[in-house]
Amino acid sequence: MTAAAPALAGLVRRLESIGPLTAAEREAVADLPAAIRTLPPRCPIVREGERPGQCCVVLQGWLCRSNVLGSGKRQIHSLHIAGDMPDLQSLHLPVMDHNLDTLTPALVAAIPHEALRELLASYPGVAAVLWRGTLIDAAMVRQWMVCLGRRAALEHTGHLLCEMYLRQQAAGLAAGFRCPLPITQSDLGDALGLSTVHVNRVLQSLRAMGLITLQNGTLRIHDWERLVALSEFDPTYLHREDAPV
Amino acid sequence: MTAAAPALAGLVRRLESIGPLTAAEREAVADLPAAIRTLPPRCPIVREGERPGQCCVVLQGWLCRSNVLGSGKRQIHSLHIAGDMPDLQSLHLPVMDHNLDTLTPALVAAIPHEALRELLASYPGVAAVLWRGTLIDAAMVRQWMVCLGRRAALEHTGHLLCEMYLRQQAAGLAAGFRCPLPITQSDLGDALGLSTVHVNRVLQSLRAMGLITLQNGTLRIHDWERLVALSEFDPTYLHREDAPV
DNA sequence: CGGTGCGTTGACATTTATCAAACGCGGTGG
DNA sequence: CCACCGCGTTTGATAAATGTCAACGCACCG
Repeated sequence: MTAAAPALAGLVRRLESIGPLTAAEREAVADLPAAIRTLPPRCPIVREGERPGQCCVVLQGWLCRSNVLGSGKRQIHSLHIAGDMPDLQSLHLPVMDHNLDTLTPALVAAIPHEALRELLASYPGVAAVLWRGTLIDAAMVRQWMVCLGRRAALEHTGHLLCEMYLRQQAAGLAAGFRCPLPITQSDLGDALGLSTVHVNRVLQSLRAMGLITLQNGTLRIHDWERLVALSEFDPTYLHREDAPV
Repeated sequence: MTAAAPALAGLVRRLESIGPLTAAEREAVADLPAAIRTLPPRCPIVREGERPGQCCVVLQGWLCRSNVLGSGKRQIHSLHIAGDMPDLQSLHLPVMDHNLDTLTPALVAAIPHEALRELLASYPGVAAVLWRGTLIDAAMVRQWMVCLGRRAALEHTGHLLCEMYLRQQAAGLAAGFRCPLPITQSDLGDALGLSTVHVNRVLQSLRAMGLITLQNGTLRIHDWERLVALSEFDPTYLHREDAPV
């Protein structure tokens, strides 16, 4: 059940990118009990309405949070990569108001709420960092919302690509304007609030403009400056202390 | 500068609706130093890019958080009523990534960050409640986003009306399926991601269905059940412990 | 070798935006 | 007291963006 030491190294790294930890705090986080699971793609982790007793940490692969409407339409509100804790909110809000699923094959660690609560009680510094983390998460959702409500499909898609590149770069998963984007156009549509067909056309259009290519789950950004300009992408909302790009 | 005792009573009430406070915590919150200001409608409070040194509490009136794009289009991500602390995040994320404005004439209290930090350090229970509050706030934004991305204008608008009624009811500002809705159709459009013209048509359509009327800044919901059904409104995301409605 | 899932394309339908104008109403100054 | 003005609402005509439906190709896999 309890993981070997290096399993939560990615989490420690992520938290330190959000705020400072003391050596004792680092160690306490790394020593959290974590049950590691390998999951297939499109696999439910937690469902709306449930009351989970643990939080999960992404070790590998992509996860998403979403809601599904009666019509079957799905809106993804966030994409999660290694280092993220997508359902940390369940620690304070017992009933899930959305779903958490894998998009790709994934490796996740489950940490019992109880262990987290003990950690937070003993190390208020960790609590502060996690709080800050949930605020950044919320800021990303708000920005996503602005794109959904007020940007055209082209700009919106470009904005998402910029965000996912920068986030992966910060996590050490990308460099050189090249990063994994291992999800289908249909999932992308659920994230962007667009139909699959339209996503396809928008991507082609971005490619025709010489801005990106997207092949075999790899995104290549050929002209970062123009893509940023087109999407009016301003990384402030990621609240990174170091300078992005 | 420092407010008379009852000024922050609404804040205490709101926090207690989010989580339990001890008598000492209640008192400490009520004793926070607060500079009260009266503001006109459409008045900026904090701008994107700024580093505010205080958080504001709404005492009266409506505020909104928004981003404005280069094209001049505005997306409102949340509406705030008495008891809300719309910019609490500035305590942990120094640079604002959005704007905070009044929509109506408003009374707001400004609380210095320093005083809040001292409060949180002395009363971890208050910190926990505020954290939970920011998580609920994030949950509302996510739901708003689902509406924006995947619901048609009619359902979306209905959903917003349901939310604003319930939130005001919880704050003791509404009852009997009647509540203030003191904002223009143009602001409503910026919240819903729709044009003013379309908002107008949607509202007429909701009225024609016998679901609501909206006159002189007052919303009347004539058929709560049907409005909830139409909008697939599920109040889980408000995370109220008492049963709504 | 035949599925199955994903990407692509075309034709067409629908929703929503945009533009322009008129209306109503409360406030204000002559 | 009345005319005018500004703001918000309402209406109609038209345009643009995006969705839906249907079909096809292509690669991977059993």
